[in-house]
Amino acid sequence: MTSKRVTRKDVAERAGVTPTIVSYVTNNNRYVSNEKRERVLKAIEELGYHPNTVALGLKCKKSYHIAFICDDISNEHFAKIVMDMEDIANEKGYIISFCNTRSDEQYINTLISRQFDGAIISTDILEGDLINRFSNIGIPTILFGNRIHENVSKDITYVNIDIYGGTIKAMEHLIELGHRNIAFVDSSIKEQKTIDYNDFRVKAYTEIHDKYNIEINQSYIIQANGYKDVYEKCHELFSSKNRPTAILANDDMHAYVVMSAVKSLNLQVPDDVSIIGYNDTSIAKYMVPRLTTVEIPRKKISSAALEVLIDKIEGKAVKDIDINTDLIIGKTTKSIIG
Amino acid sequence: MTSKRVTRKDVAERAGVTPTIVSYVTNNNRYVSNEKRERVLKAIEELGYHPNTVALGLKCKKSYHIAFICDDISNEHFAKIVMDMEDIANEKGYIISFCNTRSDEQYINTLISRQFDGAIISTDILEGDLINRFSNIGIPTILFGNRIHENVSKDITYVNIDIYGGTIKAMEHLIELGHRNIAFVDSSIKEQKTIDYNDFRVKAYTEIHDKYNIEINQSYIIQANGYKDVYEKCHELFSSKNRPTAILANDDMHAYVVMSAVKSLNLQVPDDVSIIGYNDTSIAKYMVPRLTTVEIPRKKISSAALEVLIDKIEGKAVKDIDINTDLIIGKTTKSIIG
DNA sequence: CTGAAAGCGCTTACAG
DNA sequence: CTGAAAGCGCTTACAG
Repeated sequence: MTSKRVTRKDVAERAGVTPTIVSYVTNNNRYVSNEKRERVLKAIEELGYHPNTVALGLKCKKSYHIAFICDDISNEHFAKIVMDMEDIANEKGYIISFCNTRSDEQYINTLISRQFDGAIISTDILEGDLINRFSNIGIPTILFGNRIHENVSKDITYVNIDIYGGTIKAMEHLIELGHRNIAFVDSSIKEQKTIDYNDFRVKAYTEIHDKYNIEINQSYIIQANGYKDVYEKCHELFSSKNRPTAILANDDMHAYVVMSAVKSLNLQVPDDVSIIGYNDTSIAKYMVPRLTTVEIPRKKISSAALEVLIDKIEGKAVKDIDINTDLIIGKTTKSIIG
Repeated sequence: MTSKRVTRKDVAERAGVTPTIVSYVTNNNRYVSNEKRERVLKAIEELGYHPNTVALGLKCKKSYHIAFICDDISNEHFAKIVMDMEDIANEKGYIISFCNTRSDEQYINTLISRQFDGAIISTDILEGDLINRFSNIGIPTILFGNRIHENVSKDITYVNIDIYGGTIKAMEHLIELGHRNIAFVDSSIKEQKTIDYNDFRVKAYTEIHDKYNIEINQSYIIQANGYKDVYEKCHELFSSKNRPTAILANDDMHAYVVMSAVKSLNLQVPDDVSIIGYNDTSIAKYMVPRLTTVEIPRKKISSAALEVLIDKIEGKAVKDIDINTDLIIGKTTKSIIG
């Protein structure tokens, strides 16, 4: 255990130059005689010198450190977004800290203290005023996700995923197949008693009902908290005689849980029930039958979010970005006409 | 956009005290007259002061920043470990940076430059000498995962997950059910041409074959790279007349992919093929039929890893930890006797 | 009880 | 071409 890290000064002594010269060499931004440069490089090698990024951060007021704040990454789609982001960040010399969302003033304060160069937020549970805390203090902030956030500062840049459009496509698909009794899974880690009309999926779901003059059956809207809850509520819903013929799940994994509940009642997918998921993750691809799902272009999201953020950090003008989604038609949706 | 962050000095001026007093108040570690304290607190509130953690880091040589380095979090088990760790870290005042493993000297150097207080590594692809780079320089390091790492420094503390024991249980279970033709999925992001005997699963697999005097059919060992590859190779394997009666997958999601391949051949699980996964993630719980799987106690891993790491950072003596695993017997394994 | 001062490890404008 | 010096925002031993 080395008790003391080797610093620029140690390198300078070893190489017989001033500390300034060492900086010039490591930063490679000033002329240094070849002979001195060699000596410095050699000393760095021998000593195992690693420039202190924290000191640099303090001096230059730049941490090359980004916060990624989100509610839940325990699904493949989100976890891969984290990995993608880290990849892009790394290429650009940034590091990403992963932060579980906490609706807690104190927590936001500790984050601000960390001197992040920027923040990427994807949340259903953080209120606008807490989100604004970052941008209010001058931290470039990107917001992405599948809902409308209220009272969000103009300083915040959106990377919008067109979940709304994707849901419209999904609903139109079901309507075309003759479905009129369409259930909807709204599973969230936040406690909610009422329908969240700020959720783009809900918005599209209700609009399509309006468009085709279908009355929404409130019992078809499953408000749940996690897989178990979804399973149980689906089990109940599909047990009733007045059961829906189709259902829109939260994401692929939820669709899978729905299918599990449906199967447990000896109903068939898609013969008895059509199911649609979101994200086109591996689970959708390998589901038997193959899941119909709203594809969210993951790579585009992560690169857009990160690139816009870094542009913003570098003071460039940036615009909100919209990312399209598509419906991948699999084998879990079927016509009930005729 | 505030151009300048408010510093301790700003607070001091506003409150009409010296900067030192401000520190005493924020750190609450020295006597300060009530009157001054009030003024400082008021100024902090009014100005929106956030102590600069980077400056503290430089001064105190403590970053409260931990690196978590791993190969792949795109499965629920691992993603949740990341979330769990972040939770525990947060409680203790630390922040976690998520780092994709890169076998690249340069990359490790940039990490070291970041002044992490500690590192948690879980990798199949990083070589011992690269892992050692952290501990060699005095950064407390924890290693966990499912393989034996060669040439790892004595300074590194292991949080061992007993994948070996879990695999033994899984294999014994299959043997009891009469299976002798047991396939094995070894899917990894690393390119491998040969069997990795440093993998605890491989070790248990081969040992059980030895114990029961079963010759290993090399064609039963599927070395693959990702889900698609596993699917295709399983499809091929189970198409052959000499197909195995049981298979041990990498994890639950791989088990799911295997099942998908099996179903595509109109074979039944568990009647024609028994399948075992690892982790007992949601996909296992909601699989129809319910997946038999090796349960890895996720919460224990994350809390053990983090607690041991923080103890180590604080200079306490720590020991390697072993974490037991269990076999959860579901409905995807069935006796073929009689 | 309070505060001036040193110092953490760097960068860089400025003067030679 | 090189280097002394100021300064980033903090903590804390030390002297009053």
